[in-house]
Amino acid sequence: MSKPVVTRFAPSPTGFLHIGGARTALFNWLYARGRGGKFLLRIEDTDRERSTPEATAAILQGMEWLGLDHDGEVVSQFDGAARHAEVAHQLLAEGKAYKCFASQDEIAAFRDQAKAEGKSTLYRSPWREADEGDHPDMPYVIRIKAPQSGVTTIKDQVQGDVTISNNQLDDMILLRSDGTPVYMLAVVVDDHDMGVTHVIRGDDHLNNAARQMTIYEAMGWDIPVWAHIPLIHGADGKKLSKRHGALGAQEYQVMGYPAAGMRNYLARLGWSHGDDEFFSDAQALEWFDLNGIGKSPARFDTKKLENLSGQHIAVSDDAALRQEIQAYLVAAEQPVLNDAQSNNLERALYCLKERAKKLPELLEKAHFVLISRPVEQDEKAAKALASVSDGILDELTPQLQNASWSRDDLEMLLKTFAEAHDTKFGKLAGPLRAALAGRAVTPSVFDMMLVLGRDETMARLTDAAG
RNA sequence: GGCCCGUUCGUCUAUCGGUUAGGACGCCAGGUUUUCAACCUGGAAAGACGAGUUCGAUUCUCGUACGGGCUGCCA
Repeated sequence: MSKPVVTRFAPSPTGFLHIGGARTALFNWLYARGRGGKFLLRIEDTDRERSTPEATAAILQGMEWLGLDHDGEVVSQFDGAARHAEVAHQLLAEGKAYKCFASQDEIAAFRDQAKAEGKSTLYRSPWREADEGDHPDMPYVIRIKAPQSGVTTIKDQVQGDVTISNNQLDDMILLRSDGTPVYMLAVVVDDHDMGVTHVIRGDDHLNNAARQMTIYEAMGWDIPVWAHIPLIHGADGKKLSKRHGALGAQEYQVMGYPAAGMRNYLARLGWSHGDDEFFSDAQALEWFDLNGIGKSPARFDTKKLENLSGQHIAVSDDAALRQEIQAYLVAAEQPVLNDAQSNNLERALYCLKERAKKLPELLEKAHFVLISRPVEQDEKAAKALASVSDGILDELTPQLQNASWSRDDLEMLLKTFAEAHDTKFGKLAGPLRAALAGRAVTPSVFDMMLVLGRDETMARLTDAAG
């Protein structure tokens, strides 16, 4: 029996949840949830300068929209500072770490010189082997004693075995001179304390893993399973970042993509399960595995997102879709639908959801059922309406009075009516569409009649003929 | 500079030494059609480059090029 899986998403709250972070969170969520494990959320807020509560809120909101629910409380890394320091001091006491009194200026000067001479900028502290008696009364940082020979191999589930010479490792700082812990220490302690078994994160951390392993080893802790996933690049192939066209997850909600479509697209970006492209959450949960993750960076492709988005809208449950549309309107800062509109919308969803790629598009096509008489014509509709004489609509309306209100019968009736007037239904469709919806882009005329009902249909036609 | 990672159609990807290199999105052509969407048929489109290993390389190894990452008292 293997240990239950525990994964975590650990964003730093320095901005919104961008699309790359969202995918990392998704992968962690899928991996844990797909095997009955736990998915934890930890905010890496040890950088007090750059962390903001607004960013934390934005990240939480983004995750909520994507439906990535986490187990337990949100952990603040900063809150664990005392524990992190405790570990640093334990290492110090065990001789696995040491006090370094080199000043930042001193180190910076060393680096500048090394760089100028084209030499390694790896800083070797002279205090590593210093005698305690020689310690000055000055502020110091605590550095770990990293191994200086041999190699460290990161057994990565995505990248394979990555071996790094230990002489590339520096004695990284554990505790700053003000006594606060540094990220590299904090992640390791937190991941260990939280029982994280699988670390799935961006491959910008791949090299860090080697450094972090020295802490695991010094503490005698089990090393988690590593999975460093490639970053997402922008459409131009450049790294996607907050400064480079990366949008927050929430912006995609505002644009009207359904969360399910977003999850599907993001899951498929950098991960594959054979040729499966369009799948449900249940399938993703069942299929997701580390060995399906690709090693090269992927680019974000809006067209494909739209396609998947449309497919998900099409198969959405009506009631759920109705809810999601309201949530979308809130996110987009638009007025939500009142109960009557929302009810009508749900009744019309059957003929709406297969023709929209995004929620606003669906709403636009739902216009006919959201408005009440008199129907205002937009420019194109007005034109279509003008192309037919009022007489025809006047003539049609009475025939609807006793018509059987089913799709087939209405279709029959209108085709026959068109023929009787020496025209084709196609000629009639435009004006009818305009009369019923006031728009040129709508669901089928028959579906609109069905959804609107006989009375409303006749009233709108009469208005238009009027 | 040093170290690490990556490279299959425009894009996302399949392939785990032997395939006419498959699928999807997008694109082009045609069809259907009641607008939009959808749908049907067909088409163009890829193994970065160079060596090596092998009977045989997209697949394994090395080199080059290009891209990315790390190299902080940031995360």
